[in-house]
Amino acid sequence: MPHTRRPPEPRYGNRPTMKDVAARAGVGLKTVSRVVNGEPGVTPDTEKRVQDAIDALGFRRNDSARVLRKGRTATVGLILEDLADPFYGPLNRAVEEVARTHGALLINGSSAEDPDRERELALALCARRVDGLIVIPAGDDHRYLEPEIRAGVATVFVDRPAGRIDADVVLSDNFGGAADGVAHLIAGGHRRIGFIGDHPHIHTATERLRGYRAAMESAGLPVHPSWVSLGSTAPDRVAATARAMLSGPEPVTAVFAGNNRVTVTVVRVLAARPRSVALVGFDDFELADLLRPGVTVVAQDAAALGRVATDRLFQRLAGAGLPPARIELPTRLVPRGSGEIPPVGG
Amino acid sequence: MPHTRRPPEPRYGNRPTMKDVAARAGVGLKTVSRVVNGEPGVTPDTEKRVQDAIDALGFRRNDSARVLRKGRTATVGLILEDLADPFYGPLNRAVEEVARTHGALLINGSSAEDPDRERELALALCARRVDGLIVIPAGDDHRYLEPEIRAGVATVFVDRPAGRIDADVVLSDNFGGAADGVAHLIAGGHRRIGFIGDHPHIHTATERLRGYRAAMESAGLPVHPSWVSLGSTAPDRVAATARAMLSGPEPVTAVFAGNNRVTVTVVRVLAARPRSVALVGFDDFELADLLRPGVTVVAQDAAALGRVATDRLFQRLAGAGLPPARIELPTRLVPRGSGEIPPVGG
DNA sequence: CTGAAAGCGCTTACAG
DNA sequence: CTGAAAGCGCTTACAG
Repeated sequence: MPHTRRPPEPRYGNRPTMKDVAARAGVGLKTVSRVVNGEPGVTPDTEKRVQDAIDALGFRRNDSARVLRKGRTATVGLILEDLADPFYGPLNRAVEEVARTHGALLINGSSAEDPDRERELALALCARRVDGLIVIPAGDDHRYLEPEIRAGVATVFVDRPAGRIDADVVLSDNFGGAADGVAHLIAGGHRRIGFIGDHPHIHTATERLRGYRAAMESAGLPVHPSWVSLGSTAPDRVAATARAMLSGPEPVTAVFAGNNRVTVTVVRVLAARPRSVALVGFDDFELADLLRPGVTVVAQDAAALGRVATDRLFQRLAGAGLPPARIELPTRLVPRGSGEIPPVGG
Repeated sequence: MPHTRRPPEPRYGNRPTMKDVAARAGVGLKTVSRVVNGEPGVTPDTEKRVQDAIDALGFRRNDSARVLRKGRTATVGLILEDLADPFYGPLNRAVEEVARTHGALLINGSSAEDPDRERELALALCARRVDGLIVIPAGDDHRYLEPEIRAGVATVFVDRPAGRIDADVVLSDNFGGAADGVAHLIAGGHRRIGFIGDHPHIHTATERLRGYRAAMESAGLPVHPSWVSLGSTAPDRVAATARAMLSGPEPVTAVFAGNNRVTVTVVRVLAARPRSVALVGFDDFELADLLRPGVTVVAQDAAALGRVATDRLFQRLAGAGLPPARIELPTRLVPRGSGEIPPVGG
């Protein structure tokens, strides 16, 4: 027995190709392509022969090959902090829906708030040649994406601006929303209001703090340093911070929570205390209305963030030579009870 | 000026290819490939020349082309009901993490509970030649996937079994979990217990109902027909059903809610009533412990469902010739107050 | 250590 | 109406 070349590993599980279909139907490759893609110019008779061969072989076009030739993958990449975080669910779904109307699929992944992982994931998606990329940034230096953007990857940042590059960003009016929430507490008679937020390197945290300060200032209210705290949103830290603000010589009568993780922890702290303290939180969350009292929040429209960002992405892909823009979406104050508690002992 | 052929549309935004790198570095294509893939057998000097060309041109390997040649896409598809539903968040993330350890990316999409959309999406993913597919089924006929599975797409169903084909499925012990929850109510003294669940064509709904009936029967308790209701989980229907069970000649003293949507609506109904009614819900949800009373639930481990399913998928891809299996994960009863309310007027 | 040729499964740009 | 040839950007299986 002569030594013969080993047959190559079965690829794609030995699926039939257009070549196989062509051979079986006794036609050329291009004719199969025409039938598969519904292009005109094939006699009904030929078409039937091809269709029969397709059915008999169980052929399904390999879009992976198609894409290579076409130059566009009809794929959008989405990088967020954590697929498990309910805040991103509606955003994720909104991105999917818009992509779907453009015939594109969604590849997504979590950065786990790790800038290195974000970078690794983003570049892997670029290597797969996603047509566009939507990024909720974890890092604050996105220069690594500059060559990709220049090479044509339509990129839109969401929730926080890109770091050190000029790129599209869609975000909520964090400053205005926080200012509204704090003004709501002030209108209710509060004068000593605490602010507990996320790490100061996070854009949304500092913007919301800025809104808090602006509202206090325009009401002519002083801000005692002990009333403001940025840092980890770990329950331990937030709970300790909240307790400290509620005791001591200048206890606050109301708390503004900088995001939903903070809000939930503050709710737990307040539930364990006798005295009524007012609370307004940034970000809405499920069942906020079922708690007693219901939790007053400044709500962002997460789905709209995703929708607007993806629309922008496809506008870019359509060839509009758009300059990078900052698109800000309004927030909405939702009074439910906790923010309407009057100051006690104030 | 002579008529020349129009240059082709810029593909992938005119990115440099290995060929460009080879030309610039003055080496062969294969040498570039070696450097890019870190293969041995390149002199440091040659390697540097190639690396310089890569950097100068901003080359990034086109994995889309690589994949075509290699035969595996290193991609897993995940189809669930709704990316926005918080129940699927942890599952989604768990699938991503396991895929990540195998170097695979995640394409996902929502079926929107529409069997046609599920099918369309699944076949689109197969056309992209995902290596494997994880499906939370919306439809109950999956014969359309049979050719794909035979062709080598590793497929695992989650949460509900596939319809009309024999395939791997990973699900929670719906029967046992519901039986535990109902037994817990019975142990607390309840004898008239209602069951409100999802549509009867949904596997989990009927399994949980079966668990309810089994628990009632083994306690020797009769089940009045008006105590059981399967159907839409729309708030209107669920609320009306709950109110009906709580009034009339044989009012229930406890309700077992068949899933988290039902539970939340029942909580709303009970909150508006003076009399205390016990409640146990299937599925845990965020903040269930913050409600007053805390909501007692039968918790599924959604992350474990995703993890086990994805592990199974990669076992298949590794070539283990596994027969289709049904893997059942245990549930856990979490008492928080609502399930420990004693029967009133019983 | 290095590279030319063939091929992955399609589409493109033709010509007949 | 139909199809052969070239090519998308890589990797494979060689040979030198």
